[in-house]
Amino acid sequence: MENITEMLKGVLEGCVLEIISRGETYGYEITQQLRELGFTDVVEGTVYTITMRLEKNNLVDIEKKPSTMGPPRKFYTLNAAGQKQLEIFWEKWDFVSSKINELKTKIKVK
Amino acid sequence: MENITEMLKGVLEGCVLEIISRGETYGYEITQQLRELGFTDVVEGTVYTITMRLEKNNLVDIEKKPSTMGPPRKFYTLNAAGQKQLEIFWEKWDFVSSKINELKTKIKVK
DNA sequence: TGGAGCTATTTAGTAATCCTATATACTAGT
DNA sequence: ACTAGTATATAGGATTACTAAATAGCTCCA
Repeated sequence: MENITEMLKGVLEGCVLEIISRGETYGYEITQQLRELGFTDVVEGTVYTITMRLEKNNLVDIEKKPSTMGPPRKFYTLNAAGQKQLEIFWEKWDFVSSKINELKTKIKVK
Repeated sequence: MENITEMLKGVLEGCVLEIISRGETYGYEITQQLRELGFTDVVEGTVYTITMRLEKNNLVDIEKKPSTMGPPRKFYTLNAAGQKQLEIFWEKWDFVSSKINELKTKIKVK
C-alpha cells in the first residue's frame, strides 16, 4: 500500500504504545514489528522521533542493555501514564474509526 | 470526544470527498455534516482549506449559486479524478484500519 | 435604522506529526 | 579493510488541521 503517510499521522504513536505494552522492546525492533504489520515504509527515523516524544512526555521507562548483535539497545516499557495514554488512544480510535465506517457504509440515496 | 485532531489528519479530506460524492454541496453544509457525524469540533476554516485543496488538485467541479439565506454558495461536485481519489482513499482506509484493528485485537501473550 | 444572529467564504499564521537524509557506532564474516 | 546487519540519533522539510479574524448577505426585531 502506497502513500499512507498522512493517514498514519496520529495513529503511529498509538501503535508504538501498543507494541511496547506487550513487553519490553527497543526502537529498531518496534520498526520491524510495524513493517511486519504491513506499514512497510516506516523507517527507523520515524520511530525514533516517536520514542523520543514518549520519553519527553514521561510515558515510558527506559533501560539500556548491551547486545551481542550490535550497539547497546534502549529498552522501553510503559509506565502508568503510558498505559493510560494507550487506553485513551484506543478510545479515540474506536470513536473515529466507527464514525468513518458509518460514513462509508451509509446508504447513498442519490 | 476530545482532541482527535491528529487522528483526523489524512482522513478528513477523504470524508469531504465522500460527502461531496453524495450530491452537490457547499463548504458550510459540509462542515455541518461533519459535525453531525460526530466530529463536532470541525470548523469552517478547516473545511475551506480542504475544499481549496480539492479545487487546486482539480478533483471537483464548481458552480456558484445564489442563496436566499445569505451570500452565494459555491457548490462542489466530484469529477472523474475526484471519484478515483475517493476510491483510493477508501482502499487506504480499509488497509490502515484493518491493520490497526489487527494490532488491537491480537492476543497478548505476555 | 440599527444591531444581533445565522448563513457563507476566505486567508494568514501556528502546531503537530511523519518523512528524508544523514551521521555515528558496534559486531561478524569475507 | 570492507561490507552488511544491527542500533540510536537528529536536522530540515512536507503535509495537514486548527486558531483567529475579516468580509459579506439575509432576516428579524426593537
